[in-house]
Amino acid sequence: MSKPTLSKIAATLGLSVATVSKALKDYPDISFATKKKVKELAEKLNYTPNSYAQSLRNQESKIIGLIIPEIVHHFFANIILGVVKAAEEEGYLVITLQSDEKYEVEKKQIELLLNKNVDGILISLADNTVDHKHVKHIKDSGVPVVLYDKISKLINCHKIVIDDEKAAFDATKHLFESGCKKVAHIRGPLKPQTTIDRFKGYKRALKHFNIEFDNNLVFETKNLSFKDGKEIADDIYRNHKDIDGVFAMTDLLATGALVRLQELGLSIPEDISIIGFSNWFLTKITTPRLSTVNQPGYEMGEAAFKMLLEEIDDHKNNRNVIYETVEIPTKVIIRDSTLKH
Amino acid sequence: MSKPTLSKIAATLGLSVATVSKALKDYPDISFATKKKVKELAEKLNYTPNSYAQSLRNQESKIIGLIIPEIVHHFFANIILGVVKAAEEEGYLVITLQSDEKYEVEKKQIELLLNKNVDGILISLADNTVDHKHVKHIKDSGVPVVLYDKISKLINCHKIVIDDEKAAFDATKHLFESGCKKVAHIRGPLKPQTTIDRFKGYKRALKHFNIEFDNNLVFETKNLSFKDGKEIADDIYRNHKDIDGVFAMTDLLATGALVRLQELGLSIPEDISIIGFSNWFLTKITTPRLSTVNQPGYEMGEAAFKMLLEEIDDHKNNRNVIYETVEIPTKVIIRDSTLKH
DNA sequence: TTTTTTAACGAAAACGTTATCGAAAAGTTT
DNA sequence: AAACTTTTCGATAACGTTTTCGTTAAAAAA
Repeated sequence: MSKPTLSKIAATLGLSVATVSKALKDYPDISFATKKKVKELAEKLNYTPNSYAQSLRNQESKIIGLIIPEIVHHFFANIILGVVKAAEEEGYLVITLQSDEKYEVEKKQIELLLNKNVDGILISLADNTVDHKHVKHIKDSGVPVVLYDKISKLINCHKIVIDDEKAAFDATKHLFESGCKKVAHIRGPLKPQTTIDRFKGYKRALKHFNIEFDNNLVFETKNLSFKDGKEIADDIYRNHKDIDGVFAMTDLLATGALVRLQELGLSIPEDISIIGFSNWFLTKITTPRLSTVNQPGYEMGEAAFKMLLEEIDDHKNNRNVIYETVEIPTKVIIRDSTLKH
Repeated sequence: MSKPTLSKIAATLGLSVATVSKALKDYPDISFATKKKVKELAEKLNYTPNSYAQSLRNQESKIIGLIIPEIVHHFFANIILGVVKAAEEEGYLVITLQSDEKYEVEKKQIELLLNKNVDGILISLADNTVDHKHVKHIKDSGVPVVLYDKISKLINCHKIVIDDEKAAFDATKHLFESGCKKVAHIRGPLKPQTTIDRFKGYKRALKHFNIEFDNNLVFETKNLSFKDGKEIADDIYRNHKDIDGVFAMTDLLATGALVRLQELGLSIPEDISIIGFSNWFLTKITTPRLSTVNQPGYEMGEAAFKMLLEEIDDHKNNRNVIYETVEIPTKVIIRDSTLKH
């Protein structure tokens, strides 16, 4: 009834626990005959090693922790999937936790994972995270940690990111190249680095086309929400009739603007082109379908796990690691909300 | 440098490991003075118990497994969140795995979780899962298991579901009550029970209003996709001009139909009312906003964990359990794609 | 004083696995 | 026949925690 153990197998076979263990792991100092006996009985009893004992003995759990700002989010769900799949291939399982974009929660989740003695931690920083003691704490505990997406340049560890600045540059460039003359930018609040970098990319694209930067064409929102996108659209319609292109820092903002501008009687992309950011699922079902920048969540998750695994290995063989930052390439996805050229 | 253990604390304090352990757990047979000494040193050294050793000793990991058909899915992401949050409150962490809606993968994921000796498993059956040996196997291993959402009546265990039949009835009823005379149903393939039950609910609503069932008004799709929704809309427009209401078994199908019917020049809800199912995020950003049935993923996840925890407790105290099926209530959400009455 | 109770601690086993180091038996070489 | 290898296995310690059961010493009761 109860789970078979090495000692049970050993007892019924008249062998020692040590021999059974070694037989199952194909140690060279066990004869073929006993290996066969042991393996057959193990098979018959459906033996699987007790993972608690293995963890205790080997000082590793083959479990990693993953902290996500918001699980219910297309991009982050893709991250989870990428991490889980990559981990599974290497025999690791993933404990997922949500930080709610809050520093305090983030801290707590890190403690939970550390207390569970996970082999490593993957984390995307919450928007309102300012100091980095908690991440330091992970490193001080000797647990490998990799930052993905929302990182901090002040933390010395492996990082997986996209080049937000370049991606934004490409998106804005696409608007100009498809004929836009006056391109606005809908951006979010100052906090996450991504906002800043995408804003920078927008400005660099202006410079690239020798167009003077006009701060009146930059609309700042608090929430990156559908509603905020609609409100900005109202503002644009009333006060900036000459705008013929919009680069929104988020697909949701872009969708809000797209819907509202159409309600106001404008044609998209004929009157105004719109491009979003992230390639969320919803971009495929708007009318017209929304052009955007692909933010490869799955690939980022995959890459993040691979880097973490590398560091776990380095850590085990106490090699010292040189931290690197990996950029996952993005791509402008041209659909119907921007003109073709 | 290395992690503090009970024996280290014991050594520096001149006590035994047993005393230290008991002091930290406030055993009554330890004096207040030594308790204080021990706790202060533990605090100072930042002692946390080694979870591997705890698991081995207590035969429990405080980790549960969660198998999801598709992680990147609004409803299931909500399930994850509900489970993770509820688990966290009770000191449990969650390992999430995806079955890809495939029986073979599902089987494999179960084995992975079983080998990890999780304390319990939450699982929503894949669409193409037919036999239930693998779930039996969980029970035979003495591991509590709770089914959620896509369940099987043939398996004897706790279950968390919605009443798909009633929810569909309510949705269809709403269409008739808001003035529709000829209501079509877009349904999926036969496999998951949910499809069948929603279809039943549709038929019961017809009967409720003494309307004869007409199989020509039932449109079956293969994929539950946006594209399929559009194609059905084409069919409706060409061949069934008299249809003035549509109950789609999925928000995505409903959205596809909504978009296509508008492209064909129909007004929604004036010419045709549409109601979907699940209350996905996208229903809030369509034009007009889509009426739907709320499928409470978060609450289901929460409830599923609570049931699992109950069974884990029952199992520990070897009480025998009476399995129950909990229904989480759904609600019709009336937005703009159906007429108000 | 002797006996009994209570308070405070420790020894030891157990959870199941892994890996080192010996040891015995068999085989090989001088 | 003696000396040395090789083969094959087992005893044992270790990972860190928990809990039962003693044991000692002090306090209370006889």
